[in-house]
Order: sequence, then C-alpha cells, then structure tokens
Amino acid sequence: MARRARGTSAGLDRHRIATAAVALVDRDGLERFGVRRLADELGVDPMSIYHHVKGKAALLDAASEAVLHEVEIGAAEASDDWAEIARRTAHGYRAVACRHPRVFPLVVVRARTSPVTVAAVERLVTAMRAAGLPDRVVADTPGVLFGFLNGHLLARTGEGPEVPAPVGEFDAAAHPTTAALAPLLSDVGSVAEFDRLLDTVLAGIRVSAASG
Amino acid sequence: MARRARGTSAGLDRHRIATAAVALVDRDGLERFGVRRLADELGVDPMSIYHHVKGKAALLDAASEAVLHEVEIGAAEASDDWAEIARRTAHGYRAVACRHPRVFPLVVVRARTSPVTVAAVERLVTAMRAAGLPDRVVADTPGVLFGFLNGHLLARTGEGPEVPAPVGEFDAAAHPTTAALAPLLSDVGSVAEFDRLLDTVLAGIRVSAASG
DNA sequence: GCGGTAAGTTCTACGCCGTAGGTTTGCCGG
DNA sequence: CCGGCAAACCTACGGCGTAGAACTTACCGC
Repeated sequence: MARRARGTSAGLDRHRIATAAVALVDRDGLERFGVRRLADELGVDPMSIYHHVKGKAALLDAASEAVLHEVEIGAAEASDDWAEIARRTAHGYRAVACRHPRVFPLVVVRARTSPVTVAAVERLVTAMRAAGLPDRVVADTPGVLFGFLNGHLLARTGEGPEVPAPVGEFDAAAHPTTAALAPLLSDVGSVAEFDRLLDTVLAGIRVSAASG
Repeated sequence: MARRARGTSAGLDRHRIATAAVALVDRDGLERFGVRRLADELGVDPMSIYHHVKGKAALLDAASEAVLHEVEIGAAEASDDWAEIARRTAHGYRAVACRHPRVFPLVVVRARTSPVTVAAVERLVTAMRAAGLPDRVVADTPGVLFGFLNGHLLARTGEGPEVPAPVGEFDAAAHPTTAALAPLLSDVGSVAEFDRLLDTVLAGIRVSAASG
C-alpha cells in the first residue's frame, strides 16, 4: 500500500475511521482487529489514526457507537401501544446485531448509556407511563428487556457453530427431557423464535403490571 | 522469581493453571491477562503452560469453565416446583457472576453448552414438563431465562461506574420520564432488584404456559 | 545396576502488537 | 513571503503469543 507524502491529507476523520473499523471487525473478527490492520485498510500510517481517536479502546468504543447508530426504531412514535414500541425497538436492535454479529459483543459490554439507547428507553417508558402502568414496573422494564435482548442476541450471534443451539451436543441418555424437546428447537436463531421469546418477556411485564 | 532447574517438576496441571488464571483475571482484569503474567504468577516459564493447555484461547476456556463449576444449585432437587428450581439456579448463577465479575464476560460468550449448564437445564425442563407445562413453552424457557441472566448480569457486573445504572447520566430535561423514574432505580445491582426482574421473566413464562 | 524412552520444563527466537516521541510537509493568515 | 499549525509519517521500545529445540528427570524392561 503506497503511502502519500508526509504532509498531504488522507481525509481521515472520526467517522470514516469508525466505519472502517466496523467493516474490518465484521470481516476479520474481533481477535484479528488491530490498529495496524485498520491503518492498512485505510491506506494510512497506524499513528495517523491516533490524531483522531485516543487509542485502541477508544477505537472500539467508536465502532460500537457507530453500529448502535444504525438502529432504526421504525416509526415507533406512530404507535402509542407500549408493547408495540418495545417490539419495534427490539427488532431494530436485533437487526443490527444480525448485521454486525462480530461487533455486537462490543456493543453489549461497551456502549451502555449511549444517546441512542437512552432515547429509545425514554420513548418506551413514556408510553408505558401514559398507559397507566405502575411506576415500579415501568422503571424495571428497561433492565429486564435489554437484559434479555443483550443476553439472547449475544448467544444467537456468537462465533460458535453455524446454528448455535442453546444446548449443543449432549448425552441424550443422561438428559432425556432435553433430548425430547430438541425437535422444538429447530428454529433457533430465527425471527420466529425471537418473537416468541420476546413475547414471553413482554407478557411477564404485562402481568407484573396487572398484579402489582 | 527464581526458576527451578530444567527437569524438575513444577507440579503443574490443568486445574491448578485454571485456578490461577481465574485469580489473575479477578485481580488484574481481562485486558491485563496474558500467558506470561500467568506464568510469573505460577513461578514458571510461559511455555510450560502450553504442555497442559493448548494456547491462550484454551486458557480462557479453562478459566470460564472453572468459574462455571463453582455454581451451586443449592438443593434444587429438593423442590419439584419448577419456578423454585429456576430461582435457585438463577441465584447460584448470579452469585458466581458477582464473585468473579471480570471473568463473567468470558463465561457468557464462551462456555455455552458446558456440562454444568446442560445439567441445570435438564433439571429445570424436567420439572416443568412434569408440572404439565406445554412443550413449546418448556423448550423456549432456557433461551429466555439464560438470555436474561447473561444480559442482565453482564450489565450489572461490568467494569463500568461504581453503580452502573441501566441509564447513566443523561439530560434530565430531554428525558423527563426517565428522570422521574430515577428514584425507583436506587437499588440497581442489588439482590432485591435481581429478584424483581427475575420474577417478571418467570411470570412471563407462567402466563405463556397458561395462554398457550 | 543400566540403557532407552517419554514427559515435563526451560531457553531462544520470530513476528506482531500498541503507542510514545520526534520529524516532515502542506496550508493559511498576516 | 513567511511563520505557525495541524495532519500525517517514521522510528523505536517493550510486551505479547507461541513454534521449535535443548535439557533434565523419572521410570521401565532387562
């Protein structure tokens, strides 16, 4: 990769760097990611990157932030049904997780409290409160919903086997019930499964509101 | 650290190595973990470790496996109430996550399908089936339960601020509902909060069974 | 006893990594 | 035309994971 002369601009900025970082992680995985590889990808000296991003950690932050910005709520405000808002938010979140499976672990452990997330939470809790749900339940909802989303999507988008079943190969004789249930888990990772599980969680929130 | 002569035994084995790895990650964090540091800790040459564990990745696998083995179900079999079994399993899992907060991310992304997990799942689904819950719901339960557990505990045991609120500092004016709810989130990270959220999830499973 | 063998440990070396510090270059206001 | 500045580059350092070889010891059939 031929480098430019010393003073000429490479057109680097934080956004371009973050985008390239996401692409690189998507292609090669988190393990292989590094400042030098990213610099190669950008046709740039490694140290040039440091003029826009503080270090590798900040680089990963920028990447996960960029991915999070891709989330589209999809006209969530058009509805005032809180469950519908929750479902659309969840599906938007799932879509990015599937689009960037190798960056998603970064999103989970890093960019909490991102503006995007905060805004989504605000929309959801506002709708729930307007619907008259108890504050206790409304306040707990983000924790349970994003807890489920992060954990589930992490399991379903991981680097594991092609279809990472919740329970992989196992001794069928020692675990008869699991074995008997296995046929029902044929759609692991599908939208249908995601919807079923999500509805279970939302149902829990609903009955907590009714019985609390 | 004085090394022993070349042929003398260092008393290394997989278990001792895994234990030391867990201790090292607990103390210094994942970022600082490395084969050389672990070797120093064990008073041993780095390469000696490679005769018992294949490489760094396998080392991390061993560490997360060791942590997972610490989970105690706590007489879960004494009860035949599936919800009680789920609660005890969840609390055992949480206890480990709190005891080893810096190893837990490893447990989440790696040791899925560990024997310990598989056995716990088998106990749970067997009890649920015996209680007459629909197979569809029983089969989906591990996914929703461990999805929630992994995601939630990851958020609550992360390296973030002292009290990693689900929504950190934010513009109170721009997010009035979240701000209004903030006082209700004073117990973030506590067992009480964990119990509330867990009960919400279990309630969802229960009503799915009733209405499915 | 004794030579042979296998296992466990250490040594050496290679290529890669993140990044601190210094150098070069083009641009732009004066 | 010039002086400063921002942006990019170059060099270098210490640390990393680990392949391969060298060495020491324990053990076993004889």
